[in-house]
Amino acid sequence: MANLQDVAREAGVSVATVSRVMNDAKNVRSETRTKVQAAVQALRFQPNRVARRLRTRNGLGQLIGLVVPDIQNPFFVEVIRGVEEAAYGSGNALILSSYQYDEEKEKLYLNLMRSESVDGLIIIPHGKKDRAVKQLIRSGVPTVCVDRYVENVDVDSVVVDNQRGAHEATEHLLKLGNKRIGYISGPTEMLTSVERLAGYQSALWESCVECEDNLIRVGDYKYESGNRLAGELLDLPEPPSALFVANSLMTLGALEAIHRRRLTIPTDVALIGFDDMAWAISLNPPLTAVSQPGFEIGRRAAELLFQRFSDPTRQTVRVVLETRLIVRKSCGS
Amino acid sequence: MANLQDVAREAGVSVATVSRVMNDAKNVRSETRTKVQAAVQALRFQPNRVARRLRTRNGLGQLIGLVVPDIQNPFFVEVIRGVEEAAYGSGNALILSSYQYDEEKEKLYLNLMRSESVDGLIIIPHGKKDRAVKQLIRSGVPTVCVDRYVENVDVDSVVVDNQRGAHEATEHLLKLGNKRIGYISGPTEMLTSVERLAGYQSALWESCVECEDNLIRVGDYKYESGNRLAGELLDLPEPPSALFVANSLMTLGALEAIHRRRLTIPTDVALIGFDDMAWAISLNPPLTAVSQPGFEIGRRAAELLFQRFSDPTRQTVRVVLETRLIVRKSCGS
DNA sequence: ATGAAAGCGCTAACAG
DNA sequence: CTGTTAGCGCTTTCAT
Repeated sequence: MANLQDVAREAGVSVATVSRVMNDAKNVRSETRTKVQAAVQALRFQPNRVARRLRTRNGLGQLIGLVVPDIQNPFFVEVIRGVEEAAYGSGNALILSSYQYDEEKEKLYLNLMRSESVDGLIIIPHGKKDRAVKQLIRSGVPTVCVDRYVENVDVDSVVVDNQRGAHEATEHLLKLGNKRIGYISGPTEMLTSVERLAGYQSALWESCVECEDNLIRVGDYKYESGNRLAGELLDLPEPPSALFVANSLMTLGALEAIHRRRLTIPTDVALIGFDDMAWAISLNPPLTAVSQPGFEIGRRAAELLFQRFSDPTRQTVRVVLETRLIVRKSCGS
Repeated sequence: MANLQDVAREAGVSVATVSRVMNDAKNVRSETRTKVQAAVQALRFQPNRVARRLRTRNGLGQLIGLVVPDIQNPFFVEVIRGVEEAAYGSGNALILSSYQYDEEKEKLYLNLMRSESVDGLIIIPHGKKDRAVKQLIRSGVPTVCVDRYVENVDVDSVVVDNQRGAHEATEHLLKLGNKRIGYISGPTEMLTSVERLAGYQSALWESCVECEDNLIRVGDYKYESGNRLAGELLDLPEPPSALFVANSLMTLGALEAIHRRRLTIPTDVALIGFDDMAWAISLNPPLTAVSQPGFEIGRRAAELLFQRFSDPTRQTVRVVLETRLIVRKSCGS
């Protein structure tokens, strides 16, 4: 592969000049520029990003890192796409790692990012007291947190109004005449879980409906727990008339539990899920769900990061996006 | 961030020595090694991967690139996970790009990979005559192609026996008494589509069932086409008793078309899909599907790449993995 | 077994 | 406007 020197020789100029046209600095005679561009074409020169990154301190338009908990979760995939599009659009390259909910792996990947000299980092942290993330942020790498906060750290973030989303969903169920609504929560150490649960409870309270502890089950955001806990709820002597499930994977589990019991949605049990997925519309009946703007979240996160590049001292901000209740047929009509 | 020099100073040795212990070369007195390790700990030194990559020619244990067409397709995500796990296990870092079926973007990302000096590349190419991929391979970067071939190029690849998978599925439908099976194919310029169609046809042929052209529709592997084409098939004066759909997204589309017409699966129409997805089991009834070993495909691809690192001259190989028919309830029993 | 020193390809002063 | 040159942090001969 050709390098700067080769191009310089070919064009009959110095490497500095070539570098200048590659980074389109203004102080180059247009004649020289043309000459250089020709040489670049001829040799199919492509600057070596590694060398460039090694040399430059805060080189713009380079590399950003994205670290997510789970690449199999379609919501995160939406976020990834949002970030990717923004990065692509601004000429940044993206390096992506998924730590599959493994904190050890998260730490490793965070270190990797640092040692790859990323200009900035977008992270969906594991927990709210994520040590590795905190340390990284404090070390000064421009960072934005997504979907979850990290406690006691001043950092840009973009999240969703989980409480309001859950509130709205619960309210919807209530309005349709459901008095006893089973809730399947995510793990309580995660902020999103807490917020969603709060939304569920506040909606009940607002409608003066008693919140039965027995109707709330705590899962781990994975399929199996959704399946098992929905089963428990459904097998109660006095089962709830509706189920609200706090994420898509657990909703899938709940669906299986419902079908296995030969229950009909929504007549036997209404169902509403947090996270709207591609398959929701193809279910029978189509699933009513709380949709999170994953793509937009990713886009905004990237934007925030770019802003910080250009103004490292600006106040950190927290962007809160709204969810949207997509009413389909799984709660009756 | 501390660098080699800092560590060297701290440990009272030269940078060369530090470098040696970091790459655990054998020719270091164990005493010196300990001293250095202590310094590394003390300064929390982490080698700068960028500098390392710039310096080393074919540095092992470094960076591999993965380029996929679509990060929203769960099958590709499985492949990604397979690659990731293998990379992680062998201490390689992974840089991932999805070109969203955009050839221009694919080219750009391929260039990016090269300019990041990846040691090797795993690619799910866009088309069988993918220029950019061919050029890259010819340029000598160790590469393995996944899921699809590229014509006229000698390259390691790992694929699936699409024809056999489709054959088996069709056969299953046939055995259950279906004589007229609608088939929704992917775009004919893609090899996987051609192979799957061939499997469908050979199964019919083997059972002496006439292959009606009218029962075969060509989609584009996306939701909308599955939806529309399933509709066309279902609305035929003499509709098929079963539908076989060539990928998961189109299956979702078909599902919606079936439900909208208030048809029951499998009594009114049996359904089988290529690609087994997380949601398949939660459908009502659970979906019978042809499962591709995505994770294994990714793992094998990575393995092939590592092999090539250690033996750049070995013959290229083509690994063909088998699909598995997962019989659930969507075809009757 | 260890150290000195020469780059990898690029950018960014600094000179001119 | 253009060229010269000194590194970025690391690996890797070549000496010792």
